[in-house]
Amino acid sequence: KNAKDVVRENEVQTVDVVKEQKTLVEKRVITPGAKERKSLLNPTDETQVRNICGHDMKFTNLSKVYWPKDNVTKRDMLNYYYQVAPYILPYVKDKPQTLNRYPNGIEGKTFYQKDVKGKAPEWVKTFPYHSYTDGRDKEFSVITDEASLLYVASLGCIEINPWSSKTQTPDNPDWCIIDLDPDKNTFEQVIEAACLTKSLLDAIEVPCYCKTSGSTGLHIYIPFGAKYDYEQSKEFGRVIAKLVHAQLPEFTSIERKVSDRSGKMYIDFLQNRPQATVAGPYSLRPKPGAPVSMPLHWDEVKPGLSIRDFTIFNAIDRLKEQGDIFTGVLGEGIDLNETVKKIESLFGG
DNA sequence: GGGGAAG
DNA sequence: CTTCCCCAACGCCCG
DNA sequence: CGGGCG
Ligand SMILES: [Mn+2]
Ligand SMILES: [Mn+2]
Repeated sequence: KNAKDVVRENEVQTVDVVKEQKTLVEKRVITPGAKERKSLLNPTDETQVRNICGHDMKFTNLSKVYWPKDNVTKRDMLNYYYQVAPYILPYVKDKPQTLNRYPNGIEGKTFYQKDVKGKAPEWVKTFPYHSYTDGRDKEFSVITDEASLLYVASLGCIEINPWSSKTQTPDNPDWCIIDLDPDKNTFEQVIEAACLTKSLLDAIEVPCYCKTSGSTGLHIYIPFGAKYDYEQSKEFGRVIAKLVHAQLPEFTSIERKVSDRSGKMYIDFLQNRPQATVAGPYSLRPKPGAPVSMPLHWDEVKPGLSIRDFTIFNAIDRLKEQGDIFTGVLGEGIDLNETVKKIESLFGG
């Protein structure tokens, strides 16, 4: 049996299963605290102080234009993260952050910051680590609530880049990420690769959820429920990436070196390593249009889908209509032993 | 973006 | 008080 | 070891 046929057969089965479940499962998820939030910052004052979670927080440079082509300011960005906080927090709460800072907007100089030791307010939780680069003990910042989310945003972090694991179980990711990074590809090819990944995972009865990256690609998340370590997540990602690549060799690649990819889409599974990150769900991106990494229904992942359709201007409206459709990634993790057995029986290991 | 030194 | 300057990642992988 | 990579 070749892998494609196996996927086809199982596609039919799983489609039926999903249809039956749909009427039961399609209840809209209620996100606590998300109803009718007022705006956090007024449209005029350049500096404003707000008490959030008991902390007096000062927000500065609020009229600084972060997205010049779209005339979106730092104030707009902070108001967005305030509004989206109830939706984004379940995915970032208690996760150490890689800060990707744009203090002068998306066209200004940018830098990464991991260590916030002695720099963040004392109420911002941190996670200690040792840097082998310079032999010093340092601390990641951790988002724990609305205040710490807004704190990192106020530093110019347009993107929210959380670890896949929480401080409680730092070695055990909540999910495995398949990151589709197109190069000289059409977006239809990205969609095709995502749908093939979905079919393949359906065939081995592994749940998966898709979102736009907000940039050019798509992210597929598989719930791991902190049951395994990063090495296991990465190796599972590698197996899936190889299977997808084997079926779409014409336009995908799993080569790490860019020049070895010859313009093909990179199926990036290496973000499933300790401390590696991608922009989380509902994160803004430092790109023209002020796009948002937006969770999708699988039936939206088809030609016609456009990443630029999901932006700071409409993300909250979509959330109010649809609710949070990404909660599945927070569900119970897959059974890796069972899954590996299914892969072996269907695809010959 | 923020802190500290210099002007 | 304003202006200037400086600082703000990391670890794996491969040749 | 240095450079590429995301
Ligand atoms: Mn990507
Ligand atoms: Mn990537």
